Amino acid sequence: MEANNLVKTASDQVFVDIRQAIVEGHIAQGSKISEAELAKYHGVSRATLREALNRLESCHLVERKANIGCRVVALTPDKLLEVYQVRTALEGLACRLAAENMTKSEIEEVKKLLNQHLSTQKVKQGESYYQEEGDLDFHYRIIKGSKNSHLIHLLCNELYQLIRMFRVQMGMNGPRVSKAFDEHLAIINAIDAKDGELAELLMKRHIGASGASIKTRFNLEVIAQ
Amino acid sequence: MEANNLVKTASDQVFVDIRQAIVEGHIAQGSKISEAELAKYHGVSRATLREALNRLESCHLVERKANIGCRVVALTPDKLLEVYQVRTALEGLACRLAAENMTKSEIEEVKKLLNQHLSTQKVKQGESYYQEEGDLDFHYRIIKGSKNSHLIHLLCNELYQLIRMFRVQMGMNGPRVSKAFDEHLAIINAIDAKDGELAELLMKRHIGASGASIKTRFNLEVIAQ
DNA sequence: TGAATATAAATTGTCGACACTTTCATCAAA
DNA sequence: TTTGATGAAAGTGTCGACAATTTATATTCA
Repeated sequence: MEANNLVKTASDQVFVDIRQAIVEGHIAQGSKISEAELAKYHGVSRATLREALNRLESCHLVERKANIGCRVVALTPDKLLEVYQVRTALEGLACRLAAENMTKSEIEEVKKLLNQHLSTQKVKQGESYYQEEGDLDFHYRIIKGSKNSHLIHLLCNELYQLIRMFRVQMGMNGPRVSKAFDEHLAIINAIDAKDGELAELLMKRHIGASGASIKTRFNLEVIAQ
Repeated sequence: MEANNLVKTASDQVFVDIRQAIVEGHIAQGSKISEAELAKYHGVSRATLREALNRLESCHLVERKANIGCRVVALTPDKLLEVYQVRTALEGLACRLAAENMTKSEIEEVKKLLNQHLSTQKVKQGESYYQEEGDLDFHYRIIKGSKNSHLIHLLCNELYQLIRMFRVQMGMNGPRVSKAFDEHLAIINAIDAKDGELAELLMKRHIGASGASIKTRFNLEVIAQ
């Protein structure tokens, strides 16, 4: 799904590894990161590790303060709302641009993909892995279909890992999946019809719905504790 | 206007200095950055300079490639369009949120500010410095009025220096200033009326107009060369 | 001449050590 | 006990040197 194959340097590898550890919760939210400790664990020097930490800061997965140190971001309800507001605006834009700039063949590919996901979903029902991958794949293609490289970089490289972190650590899956498929279909149809305004509206609703879904779950868990 | 006073470390200072040099064009667009050379010039080690380069990459002012090096971003017409599309979406969102979240006193402050800018403009007519500063001040206050810290960080820390770079290096000033004042007034009035939808629309138009203004100038210059 | 190859120079990536700041523990005084 | 000062410990910031890669130059062969 994602081209991690462009890992050319040691700090690249460490960056990818720590990013995964944070997204999947193996390094706890809000926990402090010790440079010496992590460097030793990954078998690199502190300079290399700091390079990786800088990139993690660029994707908003950690926060640094001078002379104080580095902490994994904390996923509060407020933060969730903030990130989803930004994501909605940016992916809405991406979707509108996709309606202007996606080629026929690119659109057809997405349609095929949706059908594949549908059949896969029927077979593998209950396994959220495929659903999650399929959803991300769909969104990535729309985003890249915008042909706006700045927007693509912002969403794919700087924001989506944070969104994945929310989804993974809050156990987002299940109930919305079938609805999401229909929404995806409506979006790609709007794009196919070159109706950017509608495509933007549908994407914003789609993201708003999934955001609200996570938020509900989050609030319930907060109350339960 | 901006709180640069939080420069605590050597790399902070180098970051601020190089950022200014890039924004103001003292380091040419698209030019390659030699780590050794720049480190020597600023009187720091390469490690410190690389720290600064990482942050410059976070604000999209330079682009790095592994084992190749670092280049100052090139301001092409395509890039301009891309950045302004993103800016429009994000500041539109900020403006809508500001209509929901700005306090009465914050709104009053902005109104006072606009009047100050107006009188200053009359006195110092022709000097674009005050106009530029005033415009930035207005936008910063609306952005911060959104109370969305993620959005604020994205716009103020990661995008605005790039926008300043466009404006400074393309000599953006003059003709739109008086219009901009009226537009600013309409926006803050919409916010005051808690009309987020209108505020968002007006802000999007306002940015779109200034973007188009720069773009026209850019195209003319390109043709002239 | 021109393309391919090999060697040298320059540049970036990485490392270990030291300097400075923050934090924590200890202790003295009110 | 609480507060504030003092010093040790831990952690981050910075440095210079070495390793690995890329780029430039020189050379050889078709």
